[in-house]
Amino acid sequence: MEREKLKGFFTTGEFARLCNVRKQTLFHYDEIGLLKPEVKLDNGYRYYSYQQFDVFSVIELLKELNMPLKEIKQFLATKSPEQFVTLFEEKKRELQQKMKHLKQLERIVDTKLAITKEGMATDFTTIRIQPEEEERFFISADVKNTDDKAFLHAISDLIEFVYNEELDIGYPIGAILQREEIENEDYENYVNLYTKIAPTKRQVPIHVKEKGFYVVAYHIGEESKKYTTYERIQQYVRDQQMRLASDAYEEYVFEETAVSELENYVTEIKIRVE
Amino acid sequence: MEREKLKGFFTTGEFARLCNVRKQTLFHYDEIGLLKPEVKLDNGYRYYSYQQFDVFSVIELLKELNMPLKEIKQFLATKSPEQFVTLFEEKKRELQQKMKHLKQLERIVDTKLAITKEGMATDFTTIRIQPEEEERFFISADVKNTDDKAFLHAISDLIEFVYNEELDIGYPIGAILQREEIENEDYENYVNLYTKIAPTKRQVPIHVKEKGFYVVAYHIGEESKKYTTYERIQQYVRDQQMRLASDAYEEYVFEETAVSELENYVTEIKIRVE
DNA sequence: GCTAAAGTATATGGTTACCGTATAGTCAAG
DNA sequence: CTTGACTATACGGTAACCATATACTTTAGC
Repeated sequence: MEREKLKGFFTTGEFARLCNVRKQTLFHYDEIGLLKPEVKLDNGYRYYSYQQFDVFSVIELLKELNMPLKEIKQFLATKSPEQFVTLFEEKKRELQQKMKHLKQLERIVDTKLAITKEGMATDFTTIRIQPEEEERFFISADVKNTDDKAFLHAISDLIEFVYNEELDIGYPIGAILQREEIENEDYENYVNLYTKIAPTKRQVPIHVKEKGFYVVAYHIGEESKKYTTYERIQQYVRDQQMRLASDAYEEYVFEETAVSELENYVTEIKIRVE
Repeated sequence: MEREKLKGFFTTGEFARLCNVRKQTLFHYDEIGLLKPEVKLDNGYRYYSYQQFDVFSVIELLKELNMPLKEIKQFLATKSPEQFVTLFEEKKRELQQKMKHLKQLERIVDTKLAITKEGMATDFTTIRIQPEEEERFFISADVKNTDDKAFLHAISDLIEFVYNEELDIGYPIGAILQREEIENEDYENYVNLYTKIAPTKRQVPIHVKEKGFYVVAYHIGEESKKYTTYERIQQYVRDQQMRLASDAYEEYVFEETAVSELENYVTEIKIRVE
């Protein structure tokens, strides 16, 4: 094709700038046969028409809708209006699904931010007493006195349910230890795992954490030495002339592990006092 | 570590199922040091605690927020509450941006669907006359009698503006050919390029396509033979005892190129008649 | 008309976040 | 004590490019 006919064509660089991609990308599309320049001269130079921008933007659209280039090529090569409608209606559903998902992620981010900001004002080394509102926790099956297998199963069920029903709000998984177990000094024999979930119409097992004053302490480091923290709590409560009045709520404080060793997990322990 | 201590740990397979990923992924995270199992036995077996699920879900979250694993690792290794808040507030903005973007994509999909569905009821081989409502087009600079460079520049500006202002609704780029040029038989000398955009408060150059009856024809194939279609239109209009009463609106009908050769572009041509 | 800067081409290797498959060791149930 | 289900490592492959090197073309200024 002679030079004359090149009026009104974009070079690869120009077209790339127009499409907001690198030249490389257009080379790539040419190579895999996804979008070939309308004109290719003997010297190898590529020339694109402005109409090809519309084609490019459809490719971009489908790419953003998570369609692999191979499939886009396949689709463009064999497309019919019917297929087009089928595909785009499917993609529209996916889009709506994705937006819903992003909203959920936003909610999770909000939760994490709120927890962290609260944590920033917190001293993990000292024990304190603070008022708490009533909270409703989504709980696992009863795991008291069960074996490991049942324990893991209960956690799995909890996590799976929250995942399947898309109820995750980014709240950590906590564990409930009954008051009698604290008295028995059996700090591993939880009765339930719990977390907070998004509002749902579904009937779910709920545990109500009562409104009241709570003693709050943090256990840092090895799980096996958790008893030391419980002993400190009990000492502290006695010193305050109070007594433990509820189960213990343990939450793994992810956001605050300033030191990034696995050994330095921080667990928050809360128990209502009277 | 002895077998005894493995109570309450998940194997790689179990943990992978819990996290809805493949074992491979966990191997990978271990390898790059992103998420190491809490316990690794001499036989190489990995064991994860349920608390690690919370870590995993933060990794997943950041991954879904387009953070590379390297950066996630970096972040987890050095994180402080302040950094955490900074990052997550940034990510929240990104999320909102992304949701806005998805809404725009949805709008584009809607446009494409509407155009295609309309096209499905259309016979491209015959010329017809149909009523049309008033339409307001966003137009490029005047390109009449300009050289190629100015023409391409005008298109680029149009596309760039629509891109930068996020006004794209998936409507193709059309071209306006003045009536006198049709009479001059100069079918390439457009006066403006145009497209439809989302509503905006910005002051933009607009061309109003009048309400009225329009002759509609389709040119299939080589651009250079477009004159044949214009001749058919003029013949048809004469046969109907009418005359051309507006500029011509040309739109590239991407969705209908059933045959996928570059040579088989379809262009819709619309002109008002009286 | 000529040179230099800017643009075009191909080729090759690298990247990310895994997936697939092969091979081999390990564990748990009957 | 076997068998099936698991675990491990290792190596190659994938998508959709990006980076870089090298070489050729075009174009703008003098």
